[in-house]
Amino acid sequence: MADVAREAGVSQQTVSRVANGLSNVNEDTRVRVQAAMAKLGFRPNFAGRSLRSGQYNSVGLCLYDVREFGNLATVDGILSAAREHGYAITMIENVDDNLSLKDVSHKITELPVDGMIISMSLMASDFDSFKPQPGMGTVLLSMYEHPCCTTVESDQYGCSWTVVEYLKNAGHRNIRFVAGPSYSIDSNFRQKGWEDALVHFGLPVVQPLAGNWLADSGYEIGCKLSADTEMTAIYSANDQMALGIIAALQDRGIRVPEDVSVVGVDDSLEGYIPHCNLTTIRFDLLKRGRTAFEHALLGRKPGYTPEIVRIPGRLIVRDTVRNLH
Amino acid sequence: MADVAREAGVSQQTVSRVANGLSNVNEDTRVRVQAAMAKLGFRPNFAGRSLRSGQYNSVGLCLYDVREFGNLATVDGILSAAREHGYAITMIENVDDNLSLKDVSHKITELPVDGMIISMSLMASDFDSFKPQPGMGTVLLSMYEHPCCTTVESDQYGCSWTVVEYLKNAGHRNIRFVAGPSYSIDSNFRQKGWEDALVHFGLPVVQPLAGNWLADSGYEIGCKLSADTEMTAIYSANDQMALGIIAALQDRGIRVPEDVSVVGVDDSLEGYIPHCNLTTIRFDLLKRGRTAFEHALLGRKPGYTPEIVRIPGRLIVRDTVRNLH
DNA sequence: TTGTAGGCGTTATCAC
DNA sequence: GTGATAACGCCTACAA
Repeated sequence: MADVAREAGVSQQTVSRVANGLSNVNEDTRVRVQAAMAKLGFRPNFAGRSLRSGQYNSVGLCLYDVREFGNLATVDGILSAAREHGYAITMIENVDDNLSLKDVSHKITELPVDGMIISMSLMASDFDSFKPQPGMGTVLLSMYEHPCCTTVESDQYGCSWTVVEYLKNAGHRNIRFVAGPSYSIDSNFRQKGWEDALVHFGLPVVQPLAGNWLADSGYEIGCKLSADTEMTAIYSANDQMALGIIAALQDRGIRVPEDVSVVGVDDSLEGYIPHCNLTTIRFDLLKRGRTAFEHALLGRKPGYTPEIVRIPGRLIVRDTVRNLH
Repeated sequence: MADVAREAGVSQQTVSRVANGLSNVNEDTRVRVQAAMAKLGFRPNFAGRSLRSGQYNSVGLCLYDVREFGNLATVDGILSAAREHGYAITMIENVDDNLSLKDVSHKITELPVDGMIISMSLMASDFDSFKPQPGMGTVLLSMYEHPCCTTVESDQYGCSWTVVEYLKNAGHRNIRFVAGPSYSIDSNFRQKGWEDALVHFGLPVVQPLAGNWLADSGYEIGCKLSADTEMTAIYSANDQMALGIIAALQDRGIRVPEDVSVVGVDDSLEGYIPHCNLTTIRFDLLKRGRTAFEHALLGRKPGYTPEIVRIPGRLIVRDTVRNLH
């Protein structure tokens, strides 16, 4: 900036005014300064600006696993909300299973950020006792509620109620659940929702089998389930396993949905397989990201009180459920 | 930092030494300072540090579309390389189709970054004339070569040679190609590679049909292709369309691979469908990201000369190709 | 309209 | 081993 000032024969302050588009600059001077800027390839220095303003215009993001379903679209939502606010996203990887929320939060605090969004797929050891950095809007992507931080998550519990109620209304009474891995928080909440809904509607609860999210594990479970002559519907904790289950049933001569209905979660197969006809739950993951970002910004303000945001899923009705009435 | 100094009864300089773990500090003093730090919740200020050092320890990233296949795993690779170097990633969204490389590069330069990685899915209008910011390692994720910037990309051209040569060796002569959308650079390079390889091996070239990457468009194309009695193999520009093609052929009584062999690209179906048996090309997308990051760092150094990095794909042999010999 | 002074938080350098 | 000083680039406040 000093160089530009010298080149244009003005003070640094005038250069600063031009750089920020302030109005109180003579038109001739402005042109001269802009010429000097262009000539020297001037770009305002981020550190100087931030040091002065105390702001970074960026929000930190730490995801436990970028590849996990849902995180991708969430990043998309965060980025788009950030762009609208003139913000960037500063991202770091968390590979350490044992890292506490405090550690992660400290790491992010050392980056140029005004707030942070943290997703920890496993339960952090210090989840409940964690205190966010003062003045830092801190948002957790989590189904667990937190005393001091806003938590945002797709409603992994409510989606099961939606499914069970839909199946019950279609006349189903024996509704099996196929779970994901036992360490998965999402799977656990989906299972709890299924169980609670069954109990609420007075339907029988049978201990669920668990897979590993992948289609092949769904196939294996489908083979086992095919022996069950009571069930009329299967609710799978994700779409991939649902696909495997359907294949296994069909290989055994059990028709879907004529003999058994199947419902998945995520709506992750569209475009991947031809004539995708799986009834499933779709979450608004863009909104998940956008909401998290908005709260990370709001959270800086003094009067802010943390919220619990659960973004509902929508049932996408396709052809894998039969109405028994 | 001044507060910590006062609390511990030492100078700021000593606090700085402790914060940076320098050795020339008395053990007693160190303990006292650390206690003060903990008490006041001291975190070093990013802006101050950067202003001093002229470094940010972050690399800028601008992807045209995070959701595009390959970008996700690439982000993963970039993040993991970044973490190993103690770097963060500063990300912005680019939604503007008409944005020039210069515009994007300027935007990123205003962020706290020491280098940048840019992916523009469409051809930038100023691609060839673009000059990177001096002192900024600038890496383009692109199949097009650039005079001044390192370009990194999965080898979208070579993968087709691999496929064609493999099919030729299995005795196939009539090998159709199914393209993606015409604006897709990846699809164009895959097609060019297929064509060049066919010509090289003296095999007949038939004008390819184009889909939209999705499985259903593959199904439609499969229906049309099923009329072709000459072909013994189909090479699809991605796996989803390949799946649609296979479904269409089978619906018409054409067996895969007994009657027609099918090969895809991306290896994107594993886990998504049960008993995935599609022969395909797998790219090392983590490496794509890691390499891009490494070069963005190296590119800052004065002696650095830009490189053209093409990361080869690997043929994943499964069951959808028949050996005609 | 333009210029000057000062300070944001950090650390390199030199003096003690 | 520790402290004082200055400087990184920018912008607010004030003076001219």
